[in-house]
Amino acid sequence: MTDERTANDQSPWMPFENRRRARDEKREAVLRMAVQVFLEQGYHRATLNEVAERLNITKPALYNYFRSKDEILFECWALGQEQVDDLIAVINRSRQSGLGKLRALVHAYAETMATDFGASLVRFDPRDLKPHNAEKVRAAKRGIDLTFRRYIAEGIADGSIKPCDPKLAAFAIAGSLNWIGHWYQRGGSLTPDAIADEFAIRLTDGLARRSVKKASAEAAPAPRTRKPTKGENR
Amino acid sequence: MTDERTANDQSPWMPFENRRRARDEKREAVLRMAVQVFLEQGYHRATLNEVAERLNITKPALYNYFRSKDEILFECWALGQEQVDDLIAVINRSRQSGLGKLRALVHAYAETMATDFGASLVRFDPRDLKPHNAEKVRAAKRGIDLTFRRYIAEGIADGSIKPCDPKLAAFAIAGSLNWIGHWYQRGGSLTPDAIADEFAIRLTDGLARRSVKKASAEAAPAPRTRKPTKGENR
DNA sequence: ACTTTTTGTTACCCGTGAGTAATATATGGG
DNA sequence: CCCATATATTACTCACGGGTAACAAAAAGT
Repeated sequence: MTDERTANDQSPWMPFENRRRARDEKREAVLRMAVQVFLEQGYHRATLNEVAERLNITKPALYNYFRSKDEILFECWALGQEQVDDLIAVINRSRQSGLGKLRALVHAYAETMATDFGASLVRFDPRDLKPHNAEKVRAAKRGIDLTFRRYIAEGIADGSIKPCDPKLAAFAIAGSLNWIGHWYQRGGSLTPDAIADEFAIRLTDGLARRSVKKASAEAAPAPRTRKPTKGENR
Repeated sequence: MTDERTANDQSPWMPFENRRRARDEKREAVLRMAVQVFLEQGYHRATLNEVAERLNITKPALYNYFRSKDEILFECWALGQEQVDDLIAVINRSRQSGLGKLRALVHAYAETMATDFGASLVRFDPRDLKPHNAEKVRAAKRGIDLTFRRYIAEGIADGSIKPCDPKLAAFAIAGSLNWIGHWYQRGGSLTPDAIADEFAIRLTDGLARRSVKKASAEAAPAPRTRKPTKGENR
């Protein structure tokens, strides 16, 4: 009989193996496992005991790296937020029409929603955080919303998007995207990339001056934006 | 000094007044207060003590009407679901194009999302329910999703909607609508009706064969569906 | 008026899981 | 080799809140 729950691939605490790793790597390992458990069971039903067990350690060991459960929750959220911030930064730096930026944002954001840390942005409840951190979350959400609105407004200004209320349009688009975090799960028939492609078109087609079908081969040939894993400035 | 927390308008248990009301009315009063508290604080942070207090009764009294906290949660959900079932039934009965039905659904569903019981459909976590009830929720959600897809498929068949993948289109639209339950709150600048109007257009315009702008005065003059409260046929 | 039933209260139980204290064991430097 | 520090463990505390038991007081039936 194989010993249960022994030696999870992901854990750096392989029972009697190389336990020497940088502190930050372990912290991150905790977060990766925590976000998984939190999403799987919901924050309140999830216990730190289980998070620890899955990492082959015990609960108090977690307190070497984090002060409280809600701090872990916050840091999970923060990692997801960081991804979004990065992706927005890239798009901001790019030179395209408002519509182009909007499409790029939709695509990248949709992909993020299909990751654990991305989903945590919309599936975790800020009310579980200390007021201090809840405020940061609130501000960040506001920032994302404003980004959507800005791209839309830019698009209206430069003529790539037909006039509409940026606020409601942003709500509609962001809502659609955020919801991905609630229904997507690995192993389904849709791949994140396929979802992102479809949404990038469907969600913006109603706004575009020229339908995407007619304007197939456009001037700007790169509507999608890849993560800046490497410092690629073309 | 006015006595604190005395005589909430909504409560049928006015401290020393008419305590005689039908059992079902009281059950419903509990649910109305519960859904409010659950939404306000989140199911896990909310306590039955507080729900009871706000009704001028004590926690054990609730157990005259419900067996457990999660049963209360479920019944809140069920009331919202009932609204949706009704509204779908009305639209099903109507004779319009697929696009017309879809627009009617979007409008009515959006309005529902702006109510407490409506929001509970998307803000409560089925995992808090007994498996028995969680299964009912799962089935109901599936039903709603299929309704969206059916209207879209109908629309494609009758030519009112341009060809697309009904599954993804339904996800996109429903996501947008469901998200309303997360951001809408009474007292904002948007009224539920205004939101519903805007969404009914914005979410379907990308799908329609003819943009709503061009096809303003159409054959079917009633794109919105009112609750059958009054028989108002303009 | 009396009993019975329904509905409410006060006082309690008790499982759970976050967080802590005391202690042990690696790890690494001198 | 020994001490200092970081990291982990075992064994505990303790607040919280769902749920129950025992009892009280209305309502309602007869």
